[in-house]
Amino acid sequence: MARCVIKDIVNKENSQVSVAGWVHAKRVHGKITFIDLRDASGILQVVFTQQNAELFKIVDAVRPEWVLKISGTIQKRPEKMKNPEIITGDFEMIASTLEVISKAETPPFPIEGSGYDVSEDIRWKYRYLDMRRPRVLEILKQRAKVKRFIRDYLSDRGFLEVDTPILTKSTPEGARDFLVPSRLHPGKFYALPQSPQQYKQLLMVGGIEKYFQFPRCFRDEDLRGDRTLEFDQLDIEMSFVDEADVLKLTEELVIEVSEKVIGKKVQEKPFPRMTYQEAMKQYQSDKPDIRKDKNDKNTFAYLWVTDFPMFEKKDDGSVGAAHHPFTAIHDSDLPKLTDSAKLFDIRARQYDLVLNGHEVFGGSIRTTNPEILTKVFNALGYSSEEIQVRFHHLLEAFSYGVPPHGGIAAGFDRWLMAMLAEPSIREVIPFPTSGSGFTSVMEAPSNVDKKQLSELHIKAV
RNA sequence: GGACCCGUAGCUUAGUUUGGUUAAAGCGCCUCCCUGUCACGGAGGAGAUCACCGGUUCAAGUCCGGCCGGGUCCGCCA
Repeated sequence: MARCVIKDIVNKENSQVSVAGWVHAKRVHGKITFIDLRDASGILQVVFTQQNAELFKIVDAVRPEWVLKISGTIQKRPEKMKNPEIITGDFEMIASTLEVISKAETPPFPIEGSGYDVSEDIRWKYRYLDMRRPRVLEILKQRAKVKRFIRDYLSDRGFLEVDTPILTKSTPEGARDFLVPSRLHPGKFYALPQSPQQYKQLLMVGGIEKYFQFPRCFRDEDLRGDRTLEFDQLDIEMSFVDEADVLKLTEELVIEVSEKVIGKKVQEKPFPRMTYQEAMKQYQSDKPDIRKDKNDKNTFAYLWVTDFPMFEKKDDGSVGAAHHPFTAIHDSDLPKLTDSAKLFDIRARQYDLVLNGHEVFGGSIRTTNPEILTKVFNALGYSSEEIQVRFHHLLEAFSYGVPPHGGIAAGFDRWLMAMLAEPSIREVIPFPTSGSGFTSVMEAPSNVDKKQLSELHIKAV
């Protein structure tokens, strides 16, 4: 008999069906035994009685987390015995046959419950067991649902989903790169992308006009509750736009996701906006939490923060880019570019979207004018040689006809964490890494064969 | 790179302040009883090199040093 997924048994009253899944719980009452069988769609109570003595003997040996195939008749439960906690709670199966597909060791931690009280190292080591708990499965479902919605939403509006490389070029400015040694080119390295920033700008030169992607990004920096080594972005770039266009698109998308997909309320629409200056003055933060009720998990407080400073003073006193050098600056601040006393007053056309105090999106209009770019590079102290080495590919591309463009990117995992009110980014990542950077289940980084090292022209330590 | 907290049975924790016989509990696990439970219930039982290495001491889960692992924060994250 073909397998019926558990949530569909509600339409199978009085018919004979077959279900398969894991033993979620077993309750033995002498002459009657209940098994809660769990599959990806839900949980079903299966009843075994002594009327089928042979089957009753078989079920005696069954333990939690065994994989079973059970067939039987779906019946409506007596009124007093319904269970509103599960989707099949008005029904139960009277078992007629049982096949043990796979026995199971006792799990190292309870599958039942939220799992928040189990230490993370053991949850990630056995993440494949941890995700059997309905709470984690629900997060994975929500993650997929949001991604799918955004894909459809942007595709329907003429955006092209384009994949950019994972093996790319090191960019020493910014976060520390993950490096990949080249076998074919001794002593040279690829880097994993920190973001597809330059590629998406090249796509604009390439005439794509409206681009999006969910790129995997990598940053070799210390981890935090809302930061991890690899993460997904929602990356968007558009040609022939200004701030208003990017903010409008983002805001409409974010409202749809928050209200329609996640099903929560948005505190204020349209999203309030404040400049970086105002945020710092009023909240001493560039990502203020403006929730009226911080205990209300059903309302999202989004806030645009705009006009970030273009430059910042680094520890050694030198001038650094607060974001990246291709961020455009306000026209009225252009004269300050050549006045070193006023550099730190220059406002970038940079905007962040803040949700409940988390920076969830960030973007800007880009500078495409070579004269202004040169002045920005000069302000950052780059020599002409450095400019050529680091950015020639983008500058050369711009020389072949570049549309004005701008865009935005979300830290997708962090946004999801904030929307689902999860306590850490690791809860919304299928296979998260620990705080010291060990991966789930597989426990990388690990040692490798000497042969592998020598092929990569690396000496063993 | 720095600060703080944590590591005791499969899981979650108590015990560490003030060193002292056989390390305690709940859940889980095993055995038995139980026909309507749904985290079923009842009775009994097994289960711990107290993360690891070293030091102090007659004696260390407890004090000291180191180290590994987990968490939070600062630095860092253009």
